[in-house]
Amino acid sequence: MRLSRFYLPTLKETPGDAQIASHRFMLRAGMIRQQAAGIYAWLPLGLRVLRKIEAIVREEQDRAGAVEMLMPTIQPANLWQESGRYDAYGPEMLRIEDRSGREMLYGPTNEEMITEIVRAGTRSYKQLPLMLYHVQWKFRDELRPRFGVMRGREFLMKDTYSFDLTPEDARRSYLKMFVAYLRTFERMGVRAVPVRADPGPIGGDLSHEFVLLTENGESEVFLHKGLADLPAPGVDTDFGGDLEPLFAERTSLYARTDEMHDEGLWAEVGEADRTTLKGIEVGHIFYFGNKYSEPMGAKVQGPDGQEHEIEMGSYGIGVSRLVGAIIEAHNDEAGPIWPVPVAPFHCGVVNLKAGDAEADAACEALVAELEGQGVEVLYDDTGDRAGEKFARMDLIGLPYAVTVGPRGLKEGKVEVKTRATGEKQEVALADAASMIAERVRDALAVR
RNA sequence: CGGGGCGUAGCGCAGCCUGGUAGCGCAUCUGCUUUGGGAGCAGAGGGUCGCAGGUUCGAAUCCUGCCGCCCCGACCA
Repeated sequence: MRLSRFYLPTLKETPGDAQIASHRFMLRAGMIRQQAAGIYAWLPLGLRVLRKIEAIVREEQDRAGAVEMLMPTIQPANLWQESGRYDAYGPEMLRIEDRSGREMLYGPTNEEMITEIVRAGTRSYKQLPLMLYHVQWKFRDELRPRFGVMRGREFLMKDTYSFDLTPEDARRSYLKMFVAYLRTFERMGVRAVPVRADPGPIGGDLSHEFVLLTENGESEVFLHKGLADLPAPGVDTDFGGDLEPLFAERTSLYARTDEMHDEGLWAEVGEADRTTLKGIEVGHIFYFGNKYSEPMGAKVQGPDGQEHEIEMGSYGIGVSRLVGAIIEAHNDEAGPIWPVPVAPFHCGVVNLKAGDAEADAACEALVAELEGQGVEVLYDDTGDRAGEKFARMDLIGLPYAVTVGPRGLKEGKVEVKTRATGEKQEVALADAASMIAERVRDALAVR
């Protein structure tokens, strides 16, 4: 992509509204533009990150056996009246009327609708287990939106719903999602630890929040140090096999947010193993049994010939929130530092003398070679000044940037900068593309 | 929803107290000079001063109402 044809309205100064790093950088780097409190337009650069995150989420959902579908943003109120939540849900739910006066709402979540859909198409236990998911925009009319996309009113969320015959089967579905979540966040270059969450009226141990540990998260996390260092389960994990040992390994050590914190249990953790950090919730999974299937009459016939209410669970990932959360985890004074798998482009190519025949030719050949090797390139072919180009590259945070200028070209060299470390190396023009392509491929490899 | 604050050019701000018809920096456009970390000089364009009433000869400025946005708290993917 040539920068001269892209739309990248960067800002030199920080808009007054933005307080935290991710919000500031997303506005300054031309990723988003606010349209109302907690409602943002996604500009081309921001959208590319959003799509990368979505893609990883989808791959890992599919790997775990979930099947993608898509439900609408607007829902009829009667579904919610069936479950009883139409009155229970407060003013956070955006209620609207269509032209004929029918009550509708902009969905804050989709349990009712998915229950209706599965109820309509499922008769036998032989159709279970079933996991369905979609990635869709939601709206919650928060009293106080803040932190940019991390707590918007409109947000993109992946939500999965599981359907099983028995609580035991539902637990297996839950564990699949648990493992899928560990892998999903790890692949984005961040580590989210599962912490015990309030299981609600069902009780038990089947409710976890996945918390991304950062310096200035929204909630406090009390954690056994061992948890933060555990790598995600590998790609060879058998989702059809026994996931209990894996689950036990991740949940036996103490991990709670402030609201679930238990001083007594915390005291039992060895002093040396305790750590308290800030975290951002990026995922939440829970099992809720027949909470919706019962009032909505979603049943299947079991092997015993009887009708059974379907056992359900739901599993969310805050996709748009993750864009901000990842920046919170990876940034410096100059801007975000994107992990390769979620970077809007893998590599920037900076032409220091756009319009010069030699520089243009060298850049174009380099870009073609990089793209030929699967590297996504943002080619800065503008006539802007060098300093501006460098600052902009740092601000948008691409993992690699190649600087091509007349000075280096005299010796057939270019400069490759690694954003994360700030390291700059002189490389032969002929070698640059394959060197970067190799690093990018390595970073994208699914393990 | 309690407490605080802010709406003036695309962005960051001054002007308001003490009314006299709008200004600075950045960005944008033109020209010249520059050119390896957000350049210099000269010139130019761009604003119903959030909206609506009111007071006044005259309102960005004073008064009233409304709207929007931000921060702290409570609440939440």
